[in-house]
Amino acid sequence: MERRQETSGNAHHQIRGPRVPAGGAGARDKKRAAIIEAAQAVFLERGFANATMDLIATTADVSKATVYAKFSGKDELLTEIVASAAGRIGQEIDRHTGPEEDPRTRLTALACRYAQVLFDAQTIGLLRLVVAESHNRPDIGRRYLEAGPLPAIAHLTSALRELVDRGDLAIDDVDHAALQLVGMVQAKRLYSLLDPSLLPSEEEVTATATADVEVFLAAYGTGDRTPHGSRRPATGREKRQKRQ
Amino acid sequence: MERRQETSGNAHHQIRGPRVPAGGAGARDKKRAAIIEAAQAVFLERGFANATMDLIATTADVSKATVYAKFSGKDELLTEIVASAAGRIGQEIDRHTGPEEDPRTRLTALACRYAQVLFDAQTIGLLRLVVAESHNRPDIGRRYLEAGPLPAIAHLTSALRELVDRGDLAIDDVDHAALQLVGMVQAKRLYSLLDPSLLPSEEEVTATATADVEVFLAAYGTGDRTPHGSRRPATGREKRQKRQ
DNA sequence: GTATGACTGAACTAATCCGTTTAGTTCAGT
DNA sequence: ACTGAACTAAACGGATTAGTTCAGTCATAC
Repeated sequence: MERRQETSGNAHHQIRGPRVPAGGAGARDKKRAAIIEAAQAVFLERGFANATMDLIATTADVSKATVYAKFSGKDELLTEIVASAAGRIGQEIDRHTGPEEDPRTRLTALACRYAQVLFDAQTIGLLRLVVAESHNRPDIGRRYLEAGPLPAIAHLTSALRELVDRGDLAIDDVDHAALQLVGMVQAKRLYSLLDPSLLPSEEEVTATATADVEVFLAAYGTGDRTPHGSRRPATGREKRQKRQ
Repeated sequence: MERRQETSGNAHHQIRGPRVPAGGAGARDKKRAAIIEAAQAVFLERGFANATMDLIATTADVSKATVYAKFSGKDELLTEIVASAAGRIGQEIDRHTGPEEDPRTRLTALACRYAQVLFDAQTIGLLRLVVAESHNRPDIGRRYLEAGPLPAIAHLTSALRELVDRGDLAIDDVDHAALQLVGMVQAKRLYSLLDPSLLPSEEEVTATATADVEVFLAAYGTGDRTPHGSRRPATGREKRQKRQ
């Protein structure tokens, strides 16, 4: 895996054929990265079936022959993109959160991070792409799952287990609990998947995630931190957003 | 070029020209229905882009010309299917549950019904189809949303409100609470969407839904039914299934 | 100063597939 | 038996597109 990523000024559209390789050695990898980037953009914008190799080549500022020199075909391009993008998403989630001592703040931070990533427009777009193709190419769906969602949920599970061991949570089935939390956080993802214009705002996402953590804590929190009398922390802290 | 098959004696069924119409009047609608059914099967099996009109016609035991006599084209076929299938799913959920008095049993019944429908293989297949196309055809996604998920969640919301009015639940934002419950119930749907072989068993689905209701009740249930001392119902009632 | 090898651009092949058309067939009602 | 509407089978037009080929261009290595 020699991913190049290279987000900087990659000669977006140089008007006329100034072959800019210049780098000599790195030129090859640069073209390769440009092709991947272009393919991702085109796939995300038009879907796999409606994406043409000509457009990908044009977008990458590269001849079609070069595309086929570096990739065996459209399929390989797709798998390459799924692997790299899903991995990037997984990494984004995997970044360590500060070792908050308060379980509520820790969980809220975790949930908000998940929510932000899950509702990122690019994440949604990639997911749509993968879902669309996973029927005809089971390996694609599997690969995405194993590079993104599965590690992410595993990460959350281990975080929960840590809190359980510390006595901050009381959970029988940690795996399922993680799934429940993620389920709540991503409940509206289906909407965005079906109609991109319904993608919620950043504030809405974090507000929802925060409220979800409260439900989670009501079920699994040990009473240690919240006053004995009220079953829920009284929610005086914030208004728990009203409209959706 | 394609499909030479009809030369001599294959003729699936109907050995010799008994063009089934017979009914005269109803024949038209019958063919129409057959085409829709065939199109749904083909779309679900191969996806929209990979489905050919020839195959749909063949599957419906109808000539391609007839397909075009009844539908303007592939697109109309798709919208027709999405509308009818999504509506069918919505109805399935909308069926009244018995007026259970115990909120726990009522919620569990509701959640299980939702879970069963949401994890039905056909539901998942249709969803995948719609998600795949919703990018290029926003109307498709919107239409599906309005025929299926949105009414379903509205139904759940009103059920929750009923329980709130009765004093069985304490919920500030009923809309969001409904979303939370559904979110938990359908948490694993993403997996099935990405890899059909991961579709959970019926038992697993109901077990998960039941456990999810417990979390929901821990957060929103009024103490009326559960002892005051413990924040959670002590879980002695049932083992809260171990395996995922 | 030339050999090397990546890259280009453009034409080309071959296949697919939507939607149309045509020529002929079946069937209900009269 | 005749008519007209619906249907069928088959071929076709036209458009798109994946993937190939190749002569020529350029930068660098030697």
